Formats: sequence, structure tokens, C-alpha cells
Amino acid sequence: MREERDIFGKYLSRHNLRDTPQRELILDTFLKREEHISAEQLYDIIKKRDPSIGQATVYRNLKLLSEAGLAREVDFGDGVLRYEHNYNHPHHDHLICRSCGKTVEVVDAVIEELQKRIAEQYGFELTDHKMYLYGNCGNCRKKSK
Amino acid sequence: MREERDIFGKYLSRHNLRDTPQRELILDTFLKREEHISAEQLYDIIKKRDPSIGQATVYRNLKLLSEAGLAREVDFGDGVLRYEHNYNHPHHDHLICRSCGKTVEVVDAVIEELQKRIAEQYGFELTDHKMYLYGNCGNCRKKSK
DNA sequence: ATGCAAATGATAATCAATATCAATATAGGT
DNA sequence: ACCTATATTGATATTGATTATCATTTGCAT
Repeated sequence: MREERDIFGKYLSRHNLRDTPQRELILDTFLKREEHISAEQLYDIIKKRDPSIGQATVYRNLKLLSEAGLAREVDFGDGVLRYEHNYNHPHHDHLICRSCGKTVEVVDAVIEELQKRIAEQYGFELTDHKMYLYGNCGNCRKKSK
Repeated sequence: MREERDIFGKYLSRHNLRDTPQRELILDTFLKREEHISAEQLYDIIKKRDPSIGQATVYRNLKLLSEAGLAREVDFGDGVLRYEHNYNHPHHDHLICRSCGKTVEVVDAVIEELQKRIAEQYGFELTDHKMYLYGNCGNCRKKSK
């Protein structure tokens, strides 16, 4: 948390950007939450602490946190962009329940390696990827029986 | 092509839906194109044959084609939903060039198997997945040198 | 303290996609 | 062929997430 603040502070000064109370509030609130969060959701939470904050500011600064390497955008395909922690939070993919929305973070070294190989096969240099596994979680399967 | 028309026709009558010239035109035009296409792009093409067609009709019927199993939605994450053939066109994933947008369809049986296994590990029953590999294709890499 | 560029907040604008709704067209029965 | 019920269409308005605009405020280097 202190580290993240440092990184952000350095990113700001290195890019001639300014340190504002709104930015600090957004960073802190974002860091306190562990799950993926949308700009809208974060805005709702932040409004309680500072009712005068504008939602455009939240949108803007989540983008900024991504550029600074502290957040990462996640697109589950439901039309809403979410953000997750990027610092000390290595790459992973997502397993998502189609009926309750529960998500699990997963990684598989073999898959990662195969992806790289596939790309090379077609002359591509792989930069990144998105993999979303959709299904029904144990709970939901029980309920529907 | 005849087969697809048959399937569509049967789907329509089975669901108490009607056979309209617009639907036929949309299906035919969609089938003629091999690449992924957005509703907007398809609309632009179709307008040339039938300038009186409404774009809502194109949107509506691409959704319908998906439900009938003839099309499949693809979301590359750029905010536009695209459609690709689904009949006689088995599941595959996509390799996408970040700089020119070129796409290649890929499949890897091992990855597919691993995905299923990961899901099971977490008590999920896998229904489907999305995997997009992003990188730079051979051509673009040459150019940037 | 001062000045300038960056940031904010309110609001309007985008953009893809969907909803609404009156007018039209289709399919099945007569 | 004609009716009729209802699906479909096309035009348009609306939505919902996100971004752009812009006047005002603010951070910060000098």
C-alpha cells in the first residue's frame, strides 16, 4: 500500500502530473478492494467519502492507474470494464460462473507456453492474451437440481 | 448455403417466426462473407442491394442467426460485436495483430483439454470459453524495423 | 506570492446496441 | 383468393458505458 503510493507518486512527477486529494482517494479506495471493480462501482463507494467528486474523475484516474501499472483492465464481455490490482498481482485468467457471476483467478503454465508457441507458428510475436472460461459453479449446479 | 437456408427455414417455422425477404437477404449476405463482420458493416453492404432496409433489422437478425446456430458472436474487446459463421465452422480461437488487426483462427486440442480440467478443479462445469491471443504479425514486425 | 499548466466537476456528446411503436406483411385457416 | 391474428419492419427514441468539452479551480515550480 505504501509501495503503491510511492509508485504512483513517482509516476505522477515523472509525467508532470499533479498529486490531488481526489487521486489519492481513488488510489486508496481501489487498493482496499480485492475483487474486480468497475468505475461505476468505485464511484459509488468514493462518493460516500467525498460527495463532491465527479464520476468523470473516477473514470479518468482508473485509466491513469492502469497506465501507471497499478491497475489492469478486465473485460468479461458484459459491456462493463472492470479493474483489478496489477502490482504484486501477476497475470492470471478468469473462470466465471454464467449464473451467479462468481469469478476465480486461474493460471496454467502449460497453456501459457502453448499460446506462445501457437503465435510463433503463425509468425506472430505474442504480447498478451485474454482467456475467459465460462461455466457453472458448484453452488449453482446444486441449486438448479 | 442451401443447407444453411434449410436450417434457418426450419428454425423459423419451429419458432413461429416468419420468412421475410429482409431475413433472406441478411442470411445470404452474411454467408457470402468469410471474415468476421459487425452489424454495422453488414448493414452497409446490404443497403446497396436494398436501400430501404433498416439497420435495426440487421442487428435483430444477426442475433437471430446466432440463436439459430448459423452465426456466432465474437468480441475482440474493441467495443464492437462481430459475427462469424457457425455452421460447419467448428470452434476456434483468435490470434489478432495489435497493429494491423489481421486475425488468424487457431485451435489447440491440448489447451481445450486443459481448460476443461482447470474448470473441474474449481468445481465448475465448463460451457464455453473465449481466448484471444494478441501480438504483432510478421508483416508488421518487418515494417517497424 | 505569482503564473501557468494540469485537474476537476458538470454537462454534453459518442457510439453501439436495444426498445418503442405505428404501419406493413406473412402464414394459416376459410 | 380473402381474412385475420400476429410477427416484422423501419424510423426513431432511448439506454448505458464511456469520453470529450470547457469554465473554474488547484497544484507546484519559480
